[in-house]
Amino acid sequence: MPAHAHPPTAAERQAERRRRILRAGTQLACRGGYEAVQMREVAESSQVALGTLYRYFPSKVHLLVAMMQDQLERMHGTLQRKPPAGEGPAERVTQTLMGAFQALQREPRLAEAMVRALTFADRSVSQEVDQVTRLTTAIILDAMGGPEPAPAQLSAVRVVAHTWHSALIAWLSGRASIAQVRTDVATACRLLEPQG
Amino acid sequence: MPAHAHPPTAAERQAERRRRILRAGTQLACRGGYEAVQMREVAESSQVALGTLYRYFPSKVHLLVAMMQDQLERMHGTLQRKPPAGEGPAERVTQTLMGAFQALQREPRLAEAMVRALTFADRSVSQEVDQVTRLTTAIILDAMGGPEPAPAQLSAVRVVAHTWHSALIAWLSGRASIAQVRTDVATACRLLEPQG
DNA sequence: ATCAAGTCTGAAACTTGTTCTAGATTAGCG
DNA sequence: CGCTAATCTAGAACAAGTTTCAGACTTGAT
Repeated sequence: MPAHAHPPTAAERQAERRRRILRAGTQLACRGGYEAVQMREVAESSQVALGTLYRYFPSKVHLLVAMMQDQLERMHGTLQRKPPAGEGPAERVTQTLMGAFQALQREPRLAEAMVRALTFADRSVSQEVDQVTRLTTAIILDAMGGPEPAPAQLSAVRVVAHTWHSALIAWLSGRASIAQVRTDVATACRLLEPQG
Repeated sequence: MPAHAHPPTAAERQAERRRRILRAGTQLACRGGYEAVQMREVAESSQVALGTLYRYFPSKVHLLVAMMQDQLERMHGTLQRKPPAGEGPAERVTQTLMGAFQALQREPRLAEAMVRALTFADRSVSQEVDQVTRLTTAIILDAMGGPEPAPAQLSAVRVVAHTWHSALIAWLSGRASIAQVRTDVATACRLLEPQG
């Protein structure tokens, strides 16, 4: 601990608690996926009372969606530092998404937990889910690299995002192969080409 | 009851029970969506013991996915009797899917319940979910009307299905407008055009 | 007809997400 | 400092999905 350590303020301790909770949730998810993220365990593991956990995240789905936000923000930062090098927008986006896919493959149970929460979320989580959608869109737009996205392009971007999420779920449920995911993502990305 | 009524066989009574359960689940879902389909209520409402309900459908998700299968089969039959009249494959598929969408709009809570179950389903339901996927694919292929689907076309069909499901969820969660759903479905359907 | 196997029922028990309560601790403020 | 409001904790309580169990009823084969 640094020499200039000052007693942490309330806000700092709260931020620290939030981080601990997210980390505990992530660890549990890595081990056993969605069902292994049990609120009592998260609370105990992050050294926080159950009531406090529910003050920070009003439901299990809120927690898991927040975890996904976290991951996406990290990923977005990484991608901005080293943008994809590809021929056209379609290839760059395909590369980016398949890179993200590989990252998720390293912790498939974590991915399963987050994605299932995301699609299971009801209206009470729509704001947070929307934020995830915006992040995904931002990542795709960054990968495209174009100047302004025409409104028609935006629909194509949404189709790509839809496809990515859906293909991810199909893979996580064992209903689609990695090759199929790649094929489908690439197919959807064809819509991003200028003449498309 | 008909004059030639014979005492129903065991198999008939079982089929009857299954129908009663599906109907009860559907009614509850129409009223209050996913959360209103409570297994105890379904059991009581279909005059079946809770244990029996679980013998027929090993989980709530299984039940809801079976309800969706039922709906899709009905829809497929209807569509085969009056196929869509449109210019190209893209337009016909768009028409068909937006027609299905309008049908779902009439019972939005039922749609919400079924679709949420579908995307929340884990590996233990993958067989049933796969059947739903196949039905969706069959509906799209029928609407296209073409002779043989080239393997490249199959990926496009999957992208359309992905987009439809995903857009449906976004609409049900209040995160997308009907216009946006139509736009996105139409965009994805562009991949079905011969030159696409 | 009778026995074994499978099925249905009613009810209790168990699990896990969520809510509630009472008291302790802390933060901000006059 | 001393007060008030907010926060945190421990734990009980509640809700709904799921499992289990004992007993009654069918069914099918011998």
